[in-house]
Amino acid sequence: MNKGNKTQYAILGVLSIQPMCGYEIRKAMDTSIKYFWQESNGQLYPTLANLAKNKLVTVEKQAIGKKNRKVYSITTLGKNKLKDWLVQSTEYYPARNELVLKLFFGQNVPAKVSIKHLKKHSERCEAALKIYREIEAQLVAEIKQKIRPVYFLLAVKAGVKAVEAELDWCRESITLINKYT
Amino acid sequence: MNKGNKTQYAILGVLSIQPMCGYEIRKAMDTSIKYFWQESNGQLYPTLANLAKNKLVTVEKQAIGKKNRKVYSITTLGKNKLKDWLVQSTEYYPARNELVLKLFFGQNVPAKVSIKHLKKHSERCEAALKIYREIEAQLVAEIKQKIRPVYFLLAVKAGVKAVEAELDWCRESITLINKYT
DNA sequence: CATAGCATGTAAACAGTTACATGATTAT
DNA sequence: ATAATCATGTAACTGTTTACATGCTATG
Repeated sequence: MNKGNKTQYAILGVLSIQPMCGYEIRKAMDTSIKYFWQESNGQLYPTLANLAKNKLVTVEKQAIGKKNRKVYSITTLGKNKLKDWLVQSTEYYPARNELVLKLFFGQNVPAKVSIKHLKKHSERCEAALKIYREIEAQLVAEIKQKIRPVYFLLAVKAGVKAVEAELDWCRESITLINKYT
Repeated sequence: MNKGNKTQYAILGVLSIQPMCGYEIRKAMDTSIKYFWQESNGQLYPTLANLAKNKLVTVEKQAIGKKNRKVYSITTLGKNKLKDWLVQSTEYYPARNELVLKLFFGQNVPAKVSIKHLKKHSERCEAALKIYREIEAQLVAEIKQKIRPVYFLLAVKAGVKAVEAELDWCRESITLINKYT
């Protein structure tokens, strides 16, 4: 009961920003949040229905022509549930990392294989960093003008720092492999 | 077919170091590998049985008194399967991060809540860093004496770099919250 | 003699993705 | 016309954890 079903909190959190329909929640998650949280449709819609059943959100059906949207709004009950989760401290599980796992077993393949993985990962990190930096600059400007709360920036900065560290690690690792194989 | 069932590769990888029984694989995973890869018993034993069925490992039953161990060894077929996976490039999925998700929704709770989370996370990172640094020092010494291949060090360094970056992020984030709330 | 560690495993529940199904609307 | 986007959802599958079940052996 303490864990699991974090999907509901991710949804409640998104709805705490503004009321949205399922599709919009999906989009919101596929843009900003996707760098640190992902949900699939197969999770989203059933969870949304469940939240409504438990009165944590309300549903308002909007019919534009024959197009049917369901706009979800967070209720007071939902906000309290979200807050309860927000104040709870998180547990720290180091995440699975397939690249590190592969490198760990690197003695089974030629050194160039591991170096290739590291170079490819560097490229991915550079690309991600570029995107993060753009979002970061945008957010900094908006925070200074008091349009945005600072919290979105923290999330982006987490990405920036993580990717910078990975780039650093890739460079060092290539040097180490070249030195010790 | 391209993805999934990475458990088998983690096991094959561990067995590429030396033959072990299930319990020892478990222990090996619960020590070194756990920082970037975790497996539970519910995954380990059925996968091990499956690897044996597919001739990727062999089983040798050792009876010490009434205590029964099954010692698993990787076969040539298993080594090839492992190598095939090792040379394949990994996909880059940013991992889920509950702490960042919580901070992202920080405007729903007082600033001190988010700061508390960040301080607690700093402490966890400091503790992890201490452990990583000890392992790192040990490995560096062993690599210089050519006892160990360099690849274990890379994995530890990934942890060191990641945790250092998180510490940095925690410090900056606290400053930002204090400044902009 | 009790507890921790060695040793193997299973069943049920839960988490999560993928692929599919359906249909309207807008832009090219 | 047709492709992209809006919009909602389900079913089947896979992955993963948790909790349990069993029993031996060494140590304090």
